[in-house]
Amino acid sequence: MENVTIRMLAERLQLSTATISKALSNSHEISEETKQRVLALAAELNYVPNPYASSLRKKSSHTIAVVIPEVADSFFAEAINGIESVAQEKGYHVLIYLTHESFGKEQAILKDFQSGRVDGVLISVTTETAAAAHGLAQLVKEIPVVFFDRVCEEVTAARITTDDANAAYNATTHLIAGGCRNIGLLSASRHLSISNRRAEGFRQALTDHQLPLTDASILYCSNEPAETRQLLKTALQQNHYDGLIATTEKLATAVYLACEELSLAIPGDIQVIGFSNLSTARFLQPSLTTVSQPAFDMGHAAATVLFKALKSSSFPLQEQQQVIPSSLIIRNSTKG
Amino acid sequence: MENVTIRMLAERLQLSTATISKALSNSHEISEETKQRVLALAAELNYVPNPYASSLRKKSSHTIAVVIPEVADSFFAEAINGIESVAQEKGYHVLIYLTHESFGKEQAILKDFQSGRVDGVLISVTTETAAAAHGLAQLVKEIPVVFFDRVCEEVTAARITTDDANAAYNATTHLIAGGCRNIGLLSASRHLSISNRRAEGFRQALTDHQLPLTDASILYCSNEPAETRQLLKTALQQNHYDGLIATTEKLATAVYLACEELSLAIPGDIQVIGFSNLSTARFLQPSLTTVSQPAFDMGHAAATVLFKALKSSSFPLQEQQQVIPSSLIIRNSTKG
DNA sequence: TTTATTTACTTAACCGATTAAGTAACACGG
DNA sequence: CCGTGTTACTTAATCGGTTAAGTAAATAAA
Repeated sequence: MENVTIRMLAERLQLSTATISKALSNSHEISEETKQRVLALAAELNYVPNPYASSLRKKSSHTIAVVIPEVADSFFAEAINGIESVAQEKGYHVLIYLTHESFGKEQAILKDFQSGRVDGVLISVTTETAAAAHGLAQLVKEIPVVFFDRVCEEVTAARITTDDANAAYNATTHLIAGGCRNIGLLSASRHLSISNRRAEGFRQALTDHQLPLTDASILYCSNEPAETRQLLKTALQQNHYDGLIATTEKLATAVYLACEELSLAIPGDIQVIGFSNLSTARFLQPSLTTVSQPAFDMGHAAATVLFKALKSSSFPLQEQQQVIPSSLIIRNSTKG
Repeated sequence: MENVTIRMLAERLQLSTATISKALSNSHEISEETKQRVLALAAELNYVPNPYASSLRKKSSHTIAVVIPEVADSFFAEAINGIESVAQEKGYHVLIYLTHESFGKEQAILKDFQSGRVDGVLISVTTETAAAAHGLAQLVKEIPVVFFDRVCEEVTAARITTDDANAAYNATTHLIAGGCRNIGLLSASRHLSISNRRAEGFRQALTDHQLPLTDASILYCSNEPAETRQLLKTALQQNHYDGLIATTEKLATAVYLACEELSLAIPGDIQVIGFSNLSTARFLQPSLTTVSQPAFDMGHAAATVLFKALKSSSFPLQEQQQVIPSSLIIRNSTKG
């Protein structure tokens, strides 16, 4: 059985395709009786409109793109949940693109969006994405874009973030209160604005408590788990940290692994805080003190703002800046 | 600046749109020189073809759909990773649909696929999806579909699964070896074939070891966390299990929570095995003995099989059945 | 030299829906 | 009875590529 088209409905009912199209979109130009006949036949033949024909003509795809570094991370997974909940409600389709932290891949993906494939984009950039990311600045001019979590501060665009500096400040203060004097911050990137904000908060807290900031205070990790693991072990052996803040979920797990391998007791030898949304954080050995980001809410907020822009082109999307607070959840990996 | 179209290129170069189109697709009908001129101008003007125009004409979208119950689950997140790795390599786009375990949503999503929106579908059905899922049988006739993990055995289609019965059998045997005599199986669904396979393996293991199967042996849980929690607590208090097998990741976490609330020691009072791909399983308190499914590989295999069918319509997709083994990883939540 | 073939294009139809513009048929006010 | 609206349609153009069919010129074969 061939796909049912509007033309087939038209022939069966001895009407023009225009009439069918208008009847299906409930146009006032069409009589009630005709609408009923069209709807009935459409249901009978199980007519489903071809989305691409409609997209081509209307120049809108009813589709958005989500561009993220990875899915196997509870922050991003929950964020997708938030995004999808809004998209589903609005009847939009969601394309997923994973950059795997590669700036090159990100560029290629974004370039494709100039084709009109999607009506809007939600993005959390890679750890490699440089400040002067030309492709991003370009994209923002062409279609609605909302950055969430990992934003690009140099680009004027809508941004949904958490209070990264504050969160890091509070985490650091908590470690200091627990007796830490030699704290390390594990950062995922030198380029990432959220990494820099977290480093800022960290530095400020050290300063405010008259603790020194050394070269070893901030440790830039790799995207390669194996590399990070080696780096981490070496650093732990050389610097004898008594506190660590892992600024990503993967890094938090890496710390547990490294401590196990080096037989360092948490929180006895070293206290640990992780930026993480792991639902299992409370069941870890020891349970992990976390900075929990409102992942679902951030995804939800980002999508909500995007859809406002899609609905009304006069909506000042680029001015939208939301900061949704994270919370420090104290558990047994710290003594504070 | 308006979107660059093939017609604009044609006008600039004083050629027909047909020539441009053929030049861009490297047709042998076009001279080398003309191809170069077209490519050069396309690059200069940053031409990106409109995917919907091409989809409409070619009746193929270069897009696949992934339909899953949720993303915030490490099995599904890793499976998406596997799928995406293949899709990216082939230059395909990936639409994500979450059913949130609702059969109704699943039906609506699948119906939309009759529109030609996607060239193929990868699906893991909901816990509610009944055997006689009419929409699925219909869909399989219309476009290439591959089931992964949560398959629908009544529908003739490609299937990528794990050896669920075996895995459950081994898990049960492991508990018995550890001294358990009153084991409970936490199941997510009565309809799901993988749940039934796991229950089968469980029953077989009990039988083989002369252990009784009672009404309390298999506990059907809800999709509502709160309900499951209550159900679980009640069951734990009434039945005094000495071993539990949680057949989903969410259920494994729920067990840890319930045991904590009831002050049941794992593995002292009760031993626990979870079907889970949590990277943190080894760091849990106590570390969790898991049946680990090859999530990435399953996603990869499912996508690979799908693309074979997309490439060649003579590929016998419906006959493809792959069983990728799970592994039992023994940790401290069990004594065996 | 004439015919056949190849090369490098162009013309025009097409995919399926949308929509501006046009047109009968009928109603209604003056 | 005539002009003005209104209703309920139809016609045809359009979105941006793709492709079957056609053509003129150059080249090869007979």
